[in-house]
Amino acid sequence: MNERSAVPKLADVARQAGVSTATVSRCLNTPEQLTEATRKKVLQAVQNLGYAPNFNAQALAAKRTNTVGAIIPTMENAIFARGLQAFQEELGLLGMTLLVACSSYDNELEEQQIRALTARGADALFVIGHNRSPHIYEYLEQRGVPVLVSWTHKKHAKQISIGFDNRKAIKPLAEKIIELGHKNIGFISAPIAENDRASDRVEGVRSVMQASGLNPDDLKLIETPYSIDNGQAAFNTLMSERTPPTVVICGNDVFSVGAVKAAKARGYKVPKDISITGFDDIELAKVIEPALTTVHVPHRRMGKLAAQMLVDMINNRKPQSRELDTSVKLRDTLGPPRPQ
Amino acid sequence: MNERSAVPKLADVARQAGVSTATVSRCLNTPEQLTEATRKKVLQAVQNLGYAPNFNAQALAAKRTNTVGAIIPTMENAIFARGLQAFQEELGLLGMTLLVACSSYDNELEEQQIRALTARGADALFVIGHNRSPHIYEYLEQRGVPVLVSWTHKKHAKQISIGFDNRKAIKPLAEKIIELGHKNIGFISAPIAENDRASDRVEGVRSVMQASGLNPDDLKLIETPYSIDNGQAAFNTLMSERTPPTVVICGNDVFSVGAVKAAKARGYKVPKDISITGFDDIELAKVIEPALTTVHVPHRRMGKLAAQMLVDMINNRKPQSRELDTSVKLRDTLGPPRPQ
DNA sequence: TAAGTTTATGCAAGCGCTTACAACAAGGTT
DNA sequence: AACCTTGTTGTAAGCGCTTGCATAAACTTA
Repeated sequence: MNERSAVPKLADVARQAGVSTATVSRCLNTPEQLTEATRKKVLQAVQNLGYAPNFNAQALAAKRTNTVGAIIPTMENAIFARGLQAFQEELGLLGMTLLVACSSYDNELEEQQIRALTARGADALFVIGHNRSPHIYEYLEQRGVPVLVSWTHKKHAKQISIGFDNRKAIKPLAEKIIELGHKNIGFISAPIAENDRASDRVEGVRSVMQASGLNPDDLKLIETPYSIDNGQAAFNTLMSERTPPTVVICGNDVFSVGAVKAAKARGYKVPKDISITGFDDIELAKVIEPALTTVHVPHRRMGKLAAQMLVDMINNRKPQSRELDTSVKLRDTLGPPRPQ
Repeated sequence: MNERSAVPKLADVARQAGVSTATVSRCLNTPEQLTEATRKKVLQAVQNLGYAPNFNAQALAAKRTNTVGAIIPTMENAIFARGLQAFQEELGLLGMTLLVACSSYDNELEEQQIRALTARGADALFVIGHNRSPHIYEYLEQRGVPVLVSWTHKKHAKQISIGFDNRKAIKPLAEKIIELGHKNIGFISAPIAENDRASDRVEGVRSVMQASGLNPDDLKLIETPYSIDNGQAAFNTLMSERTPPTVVICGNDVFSVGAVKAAKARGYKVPKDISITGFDDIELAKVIEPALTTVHVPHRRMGKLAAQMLVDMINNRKPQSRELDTSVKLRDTLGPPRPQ
């Protein structure tokens, strides 16, 4: 081991192997260009010195990082984690690495992080939802960084996306609910303003109400940030109204878990006294009691496909946007309304 | 907007502001060194051009990235997510950004990722558990990258750590269990081989058995990877033995959720027919029914303190290792053994 | 065997930034 | 008036790598 404890660099390897730095670089990046003999020499030297290339220097010189950035709203949520894990695994297979940032559902923060990620040289970006100001897309376009929008799919959007149509996804569930005779409907949603997934789900329900002769304005909507506790609180608010709903549709399973908990605490039987539904079908949905009726979303599949599409985009192929199918999982929290 | 759509660089800003690149650099990094007037000029130019520094170039030149790397076993687990979120928030406050990688409980993969993260110039590393081969620590030491070990605390370990003593943490729970009269004990653990948190928890229980006159070898131990389903399966295996345990201690709450589910499926009343305990106190613990008796761990606090310690370490201060307190949460899944 | 073709390697110019050092200006001292 | 501070800005040398181009060596081919 060298006395001067500095970390070995390309030049050190070159010196030890008796070749030029260019050769070492080639040996690491395009080994097929070298003679068997020199390749061996170089590899040997790399081994001896424990050399590892400096990523930043590499990125600077090559203008490519083999890195994609992802920005998700939060890690404290099984759904994003699950999709992202699949995304990462597939990326790994394709020789890319992933950089993750969390925006905490804050559009401004998200913008900062988009800038940070591109400044780091991300070759492409993976984001959740369409909803962000247009100048960000311009910024990315100018810099030549492709973006893939996920978790949602809008046919006529300009950005390439992979996901599902949130509005469409919730409709069969809403239809089933109304078919069962529910007329007084509550909805617990994440804050809608900057979240197209949330607003689409609400609209999906409203459009079904409309189509079924109910007044969509009668939907009892509560918006509250993502958490079990907030789901619980929102449920209690809903049930404290003069004419409480007979079914509470939750914009995601996390709320449902809180709602079910609150229902039990109030001594209601689910679904006899009150029906509750979710969205996402996280692992938890099957664990709680009664098992949650919810909308299943193929998160892992979405993550995997996203990785493939993103790599295509990096290589200047323009993949088609893809819509994934969702399905309603009828389990035990939905029943007919309690007869008055 | 410039015709040549290239992204603006430092030199462009310098030209537009009529100063040298050095001045621009200073304006961005040490603005107090500049005159009010020049600072304004530069800032104006930055604004006009929409300039953002190239991170890789910065890192290369400054040999500092203001980035810390974290390697966690998995994202698909609320616990790590929660601790990490707090870690990240605090880091942000301290002007650092976080790079996360997941090792999937694979030591070899973890090593690769440690190399990748240092190659990217991480100023420091945050890892889970002590258990890794010594040459990694040497590697990091040689490169001058400080490491903080978390989720565990060993008094005499060489590495600085923040966490709790897993062995100690589970003891009061084990004592309580034995005090209630349990003699036939089952334990569902994550694979122990490369996981000191898991093995410490098992040992904690064994030492209490020893001290209470039980034979620690009688502990019915099942090792299985982290998941609700595996918890369920392990529970079933345990209960299919000739003399099934009267209590199943789970190495973490995720297993417990599976175990409780399996117990119900078998028609057992918890805790009347079988007691089940967890570890971690994730949000879920209070949601399932009956509410889980478990060991509470201050994840968020740990994450926050970790960030502060790590920044200290980057600035060449050597913080003390810290041990955090855990507490047993007696809820509803633990009771006396069913009289024979 | 000479000329032409095809590799395999080396040379050296960057990539976009930071920072030691030098240069200069302005104000304070004696 | 000559000298020294102190403070502000510029000059230019890297940081560790990649890659276009030039060169040399090894093969073809007629």
